Amino acid sequence: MTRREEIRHKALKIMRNKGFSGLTMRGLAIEMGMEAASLYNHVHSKDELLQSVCLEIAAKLEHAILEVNDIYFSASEKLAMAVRAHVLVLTHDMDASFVFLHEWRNLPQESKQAFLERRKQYEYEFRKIVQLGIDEGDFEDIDTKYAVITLLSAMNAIVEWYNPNGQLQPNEVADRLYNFIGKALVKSLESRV
Amino acid sequence: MTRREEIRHKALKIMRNKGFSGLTMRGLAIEMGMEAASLYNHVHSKDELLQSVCLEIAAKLEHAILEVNDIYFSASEKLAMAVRAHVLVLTHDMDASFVFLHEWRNLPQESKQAFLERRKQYEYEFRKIVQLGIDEGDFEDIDTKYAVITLLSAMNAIVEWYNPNGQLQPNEVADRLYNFIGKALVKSLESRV
DNA sequence: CCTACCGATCGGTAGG
DNA sequence: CCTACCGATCGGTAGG
Repeated sequence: MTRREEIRHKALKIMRNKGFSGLTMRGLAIEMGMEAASLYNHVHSKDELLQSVCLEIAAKLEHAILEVNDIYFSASEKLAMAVRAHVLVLTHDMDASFVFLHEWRNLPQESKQAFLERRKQYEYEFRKIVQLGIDEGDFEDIDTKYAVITLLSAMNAIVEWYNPNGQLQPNEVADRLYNFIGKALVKSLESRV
Repeated sequence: MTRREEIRHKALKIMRNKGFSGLTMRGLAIEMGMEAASLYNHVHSKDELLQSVCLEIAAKLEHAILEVNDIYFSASEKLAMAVRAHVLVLTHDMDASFVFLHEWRNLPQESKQAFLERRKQYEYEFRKIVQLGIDEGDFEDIDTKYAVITLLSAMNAIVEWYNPNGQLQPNEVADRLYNFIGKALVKSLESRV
């Protein structure tokens, strides 16, 4: 682990526990065993620490959903794989994911705008899947916007309870979530035309 | 509206937009058209502003779920009414609900501990409903803890998108959400024993 | 409700 | 990586 990675790692732990405003360069320096001023040899600013984390996770999620939407054809297959990809990204680095989901509001103005635009795009990719399922007659005919926000919120909740050191594997979490979410979206047999 | 209520109202708007750390007594004073020092004639401290909001919403939610669990008998009826009550509380004051859901982490240590304990109790009331549904054979046999967190996250997402001034009434939001969540939890006809 | 102010802490820089 | 330090801002108080 490079010095910069060490700093990032400790900064994430602090942000997860105390929020972005609870992260101070002096507090971070103590964790690193150095003076606050010395941090600036590895990091440009406090903002940059948050920014890099948010951008990294966003990029991973975008890459995953685009790939899913490119490879698979049926809506239910796309949905299953999109849920899996989302869960795998979040579970891969719980601290980073937690900060990504909770602290993006503290991004500086311009970055925040860009972030929201990218999130909107990500949601749109999910909406395309849901709309496809509706068009094909496999999914319930619901409002795609609110369905996707609800669906993403349910998925994102894993950063509140998932323990990467526990028995449950990320793949199993994905299966459970798809099972749960799928039932809400996918039409049951007797209701199909 | 009393002066204190005005302050609370403006403080909530600021906290919603800029978070608890983005709320400064000086910024709040400007919104109120007074000096920062004058705020202390109506409010004990910045912490107290956050604390009172979190306690109020928590009390409303607790009261609602206890009533629901007291009155109704079947699990699906309890669940429907619990979802409705939760949605009605959140939609009644969107700013307060938003702050309640996002900024409780900024509560001072002791209050935060107490808050988490109450939230755990609230989740437990929901778990009882889900467990009852499972025992009665109406609900899918799933892990109640994760199901409830997922369910609550899906409901809480309404503070992200619901517009109280729009066409959609709180009752309709509740119906939609129960419809969505119910499908995930309640066994479909063909799978019942 | 205001003037005047305090002690503390913040992110960050200069210079070595 | 450290010493020394700056300007800004914070929550809050005294006294009227």
